[in-house]
Amino acid sequence: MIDIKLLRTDLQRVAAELKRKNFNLDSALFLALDQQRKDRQILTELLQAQKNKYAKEIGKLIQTARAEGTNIEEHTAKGEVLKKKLTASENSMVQIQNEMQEMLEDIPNIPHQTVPVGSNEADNLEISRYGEIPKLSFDPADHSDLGVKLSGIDFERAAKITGARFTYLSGTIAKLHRALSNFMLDVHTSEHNYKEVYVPFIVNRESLFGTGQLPKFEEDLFKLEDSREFYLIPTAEVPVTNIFRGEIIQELPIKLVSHTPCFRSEAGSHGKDTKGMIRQHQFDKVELVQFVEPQHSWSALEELTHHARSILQRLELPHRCIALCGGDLGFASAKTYDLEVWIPSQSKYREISSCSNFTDFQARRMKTRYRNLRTGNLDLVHTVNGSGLAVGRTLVAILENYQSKDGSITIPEVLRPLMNGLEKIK
RNA sequence: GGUGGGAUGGCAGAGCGGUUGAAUGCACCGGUCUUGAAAACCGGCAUAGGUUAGUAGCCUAUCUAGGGUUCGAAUCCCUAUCCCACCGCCA
Repeated sequence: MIDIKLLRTDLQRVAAELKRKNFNLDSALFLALDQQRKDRQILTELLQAQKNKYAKEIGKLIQTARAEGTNIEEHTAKGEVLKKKLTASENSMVQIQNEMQEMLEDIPNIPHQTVPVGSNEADNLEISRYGEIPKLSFDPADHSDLGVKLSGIDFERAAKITGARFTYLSGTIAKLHRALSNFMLDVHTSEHNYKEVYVPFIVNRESLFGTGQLPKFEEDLFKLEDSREFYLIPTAEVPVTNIFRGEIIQELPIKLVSHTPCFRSEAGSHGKDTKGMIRQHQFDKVELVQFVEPQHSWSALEELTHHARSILQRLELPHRCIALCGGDLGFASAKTYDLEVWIPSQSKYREISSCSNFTDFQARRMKTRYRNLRTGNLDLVHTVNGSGLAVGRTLVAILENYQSKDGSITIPEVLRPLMNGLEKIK
């Protein structure tokens, strides 16, 4: 949620900045609603003040009336009339406040000045590249063919067990998958100073509201058949960020890392990436989350992106970093870097991590604050997060980039200690 | 699943129909004292919204959340959520 004060003081500027995100702010509607809100609030508070004053006065009158045994009805009757007027006024105020709240909840975060201008994916800006694209003497096989041949990936069985867009891994490939998440966790905890957390994979509505998935993006989520409105997490960002919902953090920064499965309905992506394990309903991800003071969130984004990249570097996977343009930016993000890894079978870079600064957008929805020692105020924290990395796609990248002509896979050096020294999967 | 007990400011913890936005302690901030520090003492210290030129004053809301009773609710009643204890069941 953006700050409503910003809309009140600088409506035209905010509207212009949101345009860069392809969002049309209905300024006229906002002004009209806010004026109505103001009128109704002033009236309501006036009536409340009257009621409070009257209740105080009448208390004494009633007490003396009772002591003297006289009638108290003339006193209470006036209170009743006041109360009726007040209730009506309160209702109309609450109604308009709810309308404004709904409007506010649907407004995306304001993009940072450094976000490239553009309306879609094509306008994203490449920031840097790393690694040589491997020149193979043969046509690279795709990861699903490789995995199936090695008897380590079986999509048919996954489809039998559940359905499309699920994966069944076995043997060395399953172990490699586990080694990857362990490797990532180890690097981030022991070298980048993140604290490992294990969190629920089912969350409630409030948590999804806090990070911005709800109410706007319900169709992307798997919802449980349960009166408590539970959902499977689409990313660890949701449970991890919400650890501090409604809390006042004593000491910043806080850096957390968590390995979780992620569940996405992939509604609206029919026909996209139907082969292989690029786009699944369930995948593992190691997520980095930072809670920082506002003045540090931009450097935190650079740092966190660097932490995610270091995994790709250690695995020696060719990749690039791009800055998403305004039109491609997520709802809650003020700026996002995507890390894309080279996928030989597609001759393309594909997203493997997304690192964003949400500024105070999520913190405002979550009411996560800290004590600003300079001003003495309670201020909203900033949240920054990113994948470090998507485990399933990392497995894909390794299978494809480390393949040999005979279909065997060389295991990256850094993973061998986690694979009992194994060098090659045949 | 059953039965009890809870949820109050940054934290701990009083209050249990009107004078309580809320005692007290801790923490924090300012001051006195001191060569300096500690201790002691004095003072300050909730959040959000409205009004306003105003971080001044005034007004409103907020004691887990939502309903209700009452002229008046932190305080009484109902519901939900979470926590704690004991019993039953169980990875």
